[in-house]
This record gives sequence, structure tokens and C-alpha cells, in this order.
Amino acid sequence: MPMTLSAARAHSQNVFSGRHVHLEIDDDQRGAPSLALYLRQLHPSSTRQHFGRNEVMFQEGDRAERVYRVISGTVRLCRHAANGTRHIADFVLPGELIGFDERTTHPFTAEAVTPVTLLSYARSSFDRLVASTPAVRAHLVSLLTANLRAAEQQAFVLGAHTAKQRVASFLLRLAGREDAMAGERLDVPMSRNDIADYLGMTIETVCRALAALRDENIVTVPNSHQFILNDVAALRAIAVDA
Amino acid sequence: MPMTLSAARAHSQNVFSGRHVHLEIDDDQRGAPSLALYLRQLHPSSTRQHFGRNEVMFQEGDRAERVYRVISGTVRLCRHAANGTRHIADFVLPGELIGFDERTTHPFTAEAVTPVTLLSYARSSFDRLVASTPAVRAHLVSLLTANLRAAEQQAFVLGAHTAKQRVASFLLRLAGREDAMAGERLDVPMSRNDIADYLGMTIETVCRALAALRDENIVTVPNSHQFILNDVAALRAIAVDA
DNA sequence: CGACCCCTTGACATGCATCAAAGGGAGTGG
DNA sequence: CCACTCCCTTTGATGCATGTCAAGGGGTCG
Repeated sequence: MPMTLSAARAHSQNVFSGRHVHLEIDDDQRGAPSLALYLRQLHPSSTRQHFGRNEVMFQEGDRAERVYRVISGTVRLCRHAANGTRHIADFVLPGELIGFDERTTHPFTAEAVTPVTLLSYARSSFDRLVASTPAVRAHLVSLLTANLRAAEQQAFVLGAHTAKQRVASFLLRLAGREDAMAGERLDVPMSRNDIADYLGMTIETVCRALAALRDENIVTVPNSHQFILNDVAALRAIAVDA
Repeated sequence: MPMTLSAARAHSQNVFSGRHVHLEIDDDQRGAPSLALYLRQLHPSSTRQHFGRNEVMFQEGDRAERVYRVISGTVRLCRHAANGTRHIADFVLPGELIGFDERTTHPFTAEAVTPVTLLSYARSSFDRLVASTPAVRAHLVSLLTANLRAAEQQAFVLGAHTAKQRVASFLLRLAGREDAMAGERLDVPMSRNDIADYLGMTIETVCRALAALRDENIVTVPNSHQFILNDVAALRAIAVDA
């Protein structure tokens, strides 16, 4: 999938021309490659939105009236506990959908990690497309299953792994989702704070775990938002099977 | 749903006559109440199995060739990490399905927490039923969504909560799934070890958290497998919003 | 009655959180 | 072009929640 790869790379380097919109056609990383084609049918009634860094797209509990597709940038889905702590359930990368499952209210708040461009569709027209197109239904079930697997995996990592293992898992997962190869620069758009809240630890512990990996030459950190994975095998060994 | 309640109670008291099979018709706690009715169509080709305590029903990685329905008893779905630690992803209670999602291999090992009776259907006939019945599809999507929500919730609990909070969440969830009321005896079929592996902590920490709740008169522990929730509000306050 | 298993409690150890302070890097104004 | 400031990251010092190790208790089954 060379096209997908180049799409990921374009994102890595923050090169977003007006033309990159076309990437959405085939860069869906979780489902089969043609879901985006069906979504194009909704294009006439879709809305394009931009959000600046840390801007809130919708809040936990809001009615889920639209389905969103991330065109560029990174989104975080998070919940805020009563004691003020924040938990990040997932990051959403370009090409992925938000709010496509059948919940009437959003279970998470969605915020822009980086500047974000979204395409959104009214729930009603989206549902009509789903009802009329078996292939779309199949895609959505696949997506739902993939999300379930990811959530189960995340629970596993949070429940049974140490700080270093969690960070290793996180890097491997991010590399997988961005189609980044070993030795390449891996884009890490989220802050240390975001990573900490995603992995259930503190900023400081994230830093220390990264420092440990760096000192072992497993990763190189040219700057705080780009990593190079020198030894993926070692990362996998640390992450065990996550 | 008094019938469902009595089903739960029958389970609580380990009273399983041959007749309780009829309960499966309406006690599905996660989907709409009529999914079991459709499954009855598969009854002729279904298989009934019994498993003793701690017996393995299938292993992580096995091909998913059958769909299971728990008739009685409690099942645990778990993974074993390379370092020997065990993580329990979920417990499956009577009336619930296992292996209905579209994965070719089982992501978890399934073991009997208590003596278990299962009904199972060949994947092929199950898929045929799904393909031919839109209502079943809708039910399964609901189940999938509910499972996703549960997994997200579990990740939240594991990532952002203390030992006491996790135990409180666990008790509330169990009470909710068994339709147990405050003041009633809540059946806790799983061992402290199971609870620990489900909540990402050790047996001892589970015991201490329970002891703390007991000392505050929030729960009473008549015996190690039955609890009485004296103060559900206090439990909720401890669990925050889990 | 004894043996086994699980649960419970205590004493100690440790990984991670917390508190504190010192480095960068990017944008801004001089 | 440099200096300033702000924010994020990194590292160090200390404390606490939970893990680990150990011993005793209670129920169940043979």
C-alpha cells in the first residue's frame, strides 16, 4: 500500500496541501480500504471544520448528532474523573472515524492534540447510508471489532504492565498505526502529559521510561515529538506481547 | 423483569435444575430480550457441554469455530503474559454470549470459574442465522457496542483509579449485572485471585480494600463468596463515576 | 480428624507519584 | 540578532500506595 504509506509520511512531516484531502479515499487504517469511497456519497451534505490545538470538538455527554472523519491532525478522546484527573481513551489519527457506533451520547470528550481538520456527516444521513449499503455495515462491524480489540488490549496493558512496558507498547502501537518503519522518524504529536494520561501514569514517569529506553539505545529522541525506533525487537521484548 | 431476577437468584443459590434451561429465553442482560428466541432456531444443531471448576473451554489463539452461550455458572476470559502473570479481561455470566464477534481466533482463554453449562453453535450456522435475520444483526451490534463500552470502562478503571476505587467499581458492576439490590446477598462466584487479576492488583490488596469497605460498614461479608452492599451510595462515591 | 486450599492479616520492600527545580525550544519584543 | 518569557520536558529527592514475603485462620472434603 504505497499510497497509504506516503499519506502517513505526509502527515509525519506536517505537509498538508489542499490536495491531501484526496488521501482520505484510501487511507483508512482500521477498516477495509473502500469505506471512504462510500462516505464520499455523503460529501454534498458534509461539513468541514478546523480546530486549533487543545480546542474541544465535543464534550462527554453531548448528544451524538454527527459522525466525524479526521482529515488531518490528531484527536484525543478523554474523560475527566471527579477528582480532576483525566483519562485518555484513545487517539484518533487521520482517516479514522469518530462517533460511528450506535450511542446516543458521546462517551468521551474530543479535543484537538494538534490543529485538526474534520469532515462530519449528519447522523441521519450516515444512518441512511448504513441502512442502504450492506458493505458499509460490514465495514462498520469490522471497525467496531477493531475498536473492541484495541480497548481490550489497552485494559490489558494498563492492568498487567509496568511503566516501561506501557511506554514500549505505546510506541509500537503508534508506529503500527502510522505505518512507520524501524529507523524512520516516528511522529509523536501528543505531549508527554497526553501519553501519561493515556497510559495511566504521570508525566515524570513517562519521561523516565523514555530516558531508560534512550539510554539503552532502543530509541533515539531527536526532539520531543519525533522518535526513532532503533531496535523494534527489543521494544517488543519489553512490551512482552502487547 | 421479575423473571430475570429470579433467574439471577437461582444462579445465586446454585440451584440448577434441568428446567432452568428455559431461562435462557429472556435473561440476556446485554442485548434486547429476544435474541435468545432467535438462537432457539439453532437449537437442533447446538451442543451442550459441562465444565468443572477451572476447566479450560478453549485457549487463546484457538480457531473460533463455535459460538457459546452460558447457561449456568461463570466463565472467565483471560490472557497469560510471558512473565506468567494472568489478566482477566471479563467474566461471562449466564445468558451471555462468547465468541460472537467476527474474529477468526479467540483472543482469550475461557475457563470455568464455577461449574459451567454451555450451549454452543457452529460458527457457520450462527453466521447463516445472522445473515438471514436483520434483527439478530442489530442485536449483535448492540452487544458489540456494549462490550466496547465495558472494555473502555475497564481501561478507565485500570488506568485512573486506586485499589479501593477499583474494588468498589467491581462490586457495583457485578451487582448491576446480577440485578442484585442493595441489602441483598450478592453472589461473588470468582476467587480473590480472579478479582485481583481482573482489577490489575494482587490478592492481598483486594483483601485489604475489601477489609476497608467492611470496616466502614459499606459492605458486609457473610462468607467469602457472598457480599451485602449496605451502602451503595457510598460505593458509588468511592468509585467516583465508574 | 486431618489435609488442603483459599482467605486474611502483618511486616517489609519497591515502583511510581509527588514535590521541586533546572534545562531546552519557540515565539515575541527590544 | 539577541534577550526575554512561557511552556513543555527532563532530572533529582522524597513519600506513599501497592507489591512481596510470611504466617496464621477458616472452611471443605476425603
